[in-house]
Amino acid sequence: MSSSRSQATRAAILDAALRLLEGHGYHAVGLAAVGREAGVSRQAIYLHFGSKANLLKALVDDLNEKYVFPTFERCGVWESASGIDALNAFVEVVALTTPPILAVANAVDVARRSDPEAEAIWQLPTRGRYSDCLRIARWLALDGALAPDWENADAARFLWAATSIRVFEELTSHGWSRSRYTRHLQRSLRAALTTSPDDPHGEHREIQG
Amino acid sequence: MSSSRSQATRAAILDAALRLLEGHGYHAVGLAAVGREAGVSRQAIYLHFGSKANLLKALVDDLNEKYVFPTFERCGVWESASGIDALNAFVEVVALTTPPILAVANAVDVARRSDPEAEAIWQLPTRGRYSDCLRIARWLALDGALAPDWENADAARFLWAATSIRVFEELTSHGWSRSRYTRHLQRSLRAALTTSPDDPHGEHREIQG
DNA sequence: TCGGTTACTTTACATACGGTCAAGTTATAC
DNA sequence: GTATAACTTGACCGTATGTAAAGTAACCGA
Repeated sequence: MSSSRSQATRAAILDAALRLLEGHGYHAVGLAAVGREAGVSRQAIYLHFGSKANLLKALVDDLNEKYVFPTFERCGVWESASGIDALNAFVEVVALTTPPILAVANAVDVARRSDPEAEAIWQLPTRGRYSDCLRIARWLALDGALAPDWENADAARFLWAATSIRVFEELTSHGWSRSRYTRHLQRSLRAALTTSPDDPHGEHREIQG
Repeated sequence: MSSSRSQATRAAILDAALRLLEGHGYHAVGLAAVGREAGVSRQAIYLHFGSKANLLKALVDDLNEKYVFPTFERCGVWESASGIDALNAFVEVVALTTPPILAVANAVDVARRSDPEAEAIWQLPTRGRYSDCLRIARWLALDGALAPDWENADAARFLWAATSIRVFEELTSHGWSRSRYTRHLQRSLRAALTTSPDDPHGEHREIQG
């Protein structure tokens, strides 16, 4: 068990790194700057995290526990009454959780292009989200709501790409509010994936399996 | 007018840079490596391009003239018989032009997160593609084919995000062939944006306006 | 064929980065 | 009060972009 001093330093470093990453890109933020911002020496970062990639990993884990997992639970995606409801709830989760993790996710995404360690950090949440998408696609198929020309895996992949961090960023960084993102993406995904496209709020239908 | 020797060196550098970028990310490819691969000194690169960002810009221009512009012309997007046809042709263009430019586009996308010069390189083709999308959205509206809950600008932005390089990469790097990308994206965009979603090949309708 | 320009090489240097090491200092816990 | 954990300081390595200066080789026109 580490001391409270150690924990405070660790938190200060994570805070500083997050703040700097939100203002500049991954490669524009050096560990010297992180240390300065945190009021800590550069070496303290290595003592705590070992490497820049590892600091990034710690940030990801931190944000996941703070924002992503709780929101996912709170929105009750898997407690939905139908596949379409689950789809809507899933888009809602993406819209709620993406903003706070956006800077760090972008940092990992940039770093992974030239760093295998960062690629590994990227894969875990990415595969997790695909599993969620596949589960929703199967749910839609089970409901008989999946449009006929979709294989489960293809529908899942499409949903996965549409709910990616990058699409969110591209839409919301050009004037779209979070609610506009949610509304349009929910409706468009219903139109693309299901057989009941012109159904504004997604009529509830019973699960029959 | 520069000599043929100069042009050959320039081409060798561009070739080498493209080859290396296709294998490793932007920050993993140094100019020393590019020079080695091209059979020229590192300084020759600076004499020709001035900086790494400028080399990237030259690569972008090169690929645009070689692949993007000709394909756009050849597919005759703006000679389509209807907005829906134009939409289909546009997706076709994206599917055809993205693969050869993907590595360089990703390099620019990575670099722009920490380099204003790269951001400027990114903006030009990006804004151009948005203009295309807006034109298609207006065409759909003029045809009366745009689904009622879409503003022109919102539909354009949505189409723009859906046809981004990133979405293409995420879909095709997980087993989707180019034709599968084209087919699913055309159909999904018709379903999301237009009032005639279950129309497999996009029935031609006359332009009235 | 000569002379000058252009294209390129070589070497060196400046600054910054991630990462490592060793020695010193401060806080904390027992 | 002392031992130990936490952190600082300063030095060092290799590599990156970018700059500068001097040297060399090819080409081209008179």
